[in-house]
Amino acid sequence: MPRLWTATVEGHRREVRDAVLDAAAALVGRHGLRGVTMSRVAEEAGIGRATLYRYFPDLESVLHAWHERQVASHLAELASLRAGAGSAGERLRAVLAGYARLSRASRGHRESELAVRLHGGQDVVRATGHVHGMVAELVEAGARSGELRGDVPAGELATYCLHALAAAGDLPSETAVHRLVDVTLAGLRPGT
Amino acid sequence: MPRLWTATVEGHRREVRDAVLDAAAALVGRHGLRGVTMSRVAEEAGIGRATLYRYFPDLESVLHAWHERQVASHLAELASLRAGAGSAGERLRAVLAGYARLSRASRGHRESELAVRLHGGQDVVRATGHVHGMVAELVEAGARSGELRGDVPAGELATYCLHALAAAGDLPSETAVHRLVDVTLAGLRPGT
DNA sequence: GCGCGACGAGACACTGTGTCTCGTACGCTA
DNA sequence: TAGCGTACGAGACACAGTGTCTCGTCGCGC
Repeated sequence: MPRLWTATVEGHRREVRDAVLDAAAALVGRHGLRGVTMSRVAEEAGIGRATLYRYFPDLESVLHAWHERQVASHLAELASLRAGAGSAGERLRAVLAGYARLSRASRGHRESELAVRLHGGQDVVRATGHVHGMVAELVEAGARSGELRGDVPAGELATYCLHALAAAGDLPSETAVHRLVDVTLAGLRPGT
Repeated sequence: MPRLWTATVEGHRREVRDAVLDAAAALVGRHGLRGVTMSRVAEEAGIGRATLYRYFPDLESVLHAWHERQVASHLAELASLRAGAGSAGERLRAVLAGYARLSRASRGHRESELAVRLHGGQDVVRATGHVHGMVAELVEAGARSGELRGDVPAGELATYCLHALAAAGDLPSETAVHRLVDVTLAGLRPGT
């Protein structure tokens, strides 16, 4: 049984795959979601339409794969922030600030984000669930040390954090985002 | 020039229009967004396809109109809460609690919500902008009276509130939603 | 009752989908 | 370097849904 997937061929396939994802993202940004079709993606990526179908079964899969590529890098970045030094509260602030920055940076892709969320569903939930778990752990630790409130389940507080910080996408300046992180954290402090 | 739009004919048109919107909402809920087509909407509403095109130019318009109908009733409800008695802070709590409850109640329609947001764009922004203004006013008043923090622009705080309360859609119980409102409001209180 | 206009049904051209076949070009192996 | 195998591009195909149009029918309003 001859080895078909030699390094070179596989490398080629990765290049094509990346070109497809880039093409899809570019088309969404340029023509909006309605303007993206399998035909145009193939054309933009410089491959035949039939070839595109050998890589992805439908448009949803293309957008989904693109989204996964985005999320992977974001997750890695947040994980490194979580692993930093300091108390649970300090590391939580770092992670939340990072999440807010990422939310704001990718607000241009919000349209595609929504599109993926609409149909992709499952894996998106898994990815955001990963971030949610990360935040919930830090909140739990902060509550145990008394830095944060303990009268509300950590999971609920994590949900609150992620939604509140999504507001970063609507804010005009980075200083406003900084204030948003402060306000959000204020909601986590122990009551009077 | 004969009057064509007599009361009866106009009434009929409203009935048909409502039936179309109901049909669209039902189809989205039943088959998901991908399963909704102009053909199916017409069939579900019990009218001819060509007739449907006399009411709405495309599917986007149908979903958009449905969304507007929803938002109108929500806005009215929130406005009545704002007009209630009590201090700015108390009325703010009432409005935010109402918003959270509405967010949670319509989480089943979140898919359609996203769909409308994807393409409708303009009017959705206007509607949410209306709510945003309502909240911002109350926050501003609360800041003047010293009930709420004044170190962050009221508009930013309103943005924070609306996003944070959207988390209500992900919470399992009404008591959890109540806690969410408390946490969100905690973020608005004056700093130590 | 009669007329105007809305209606349902169906035909039509068009776009995009997903599958298939064919001949070609290129990388891998001998 | 020669061949073999595989992925590729191009194009044909049936199928879905769209948006427009026509035609015959039905019913409200004068």
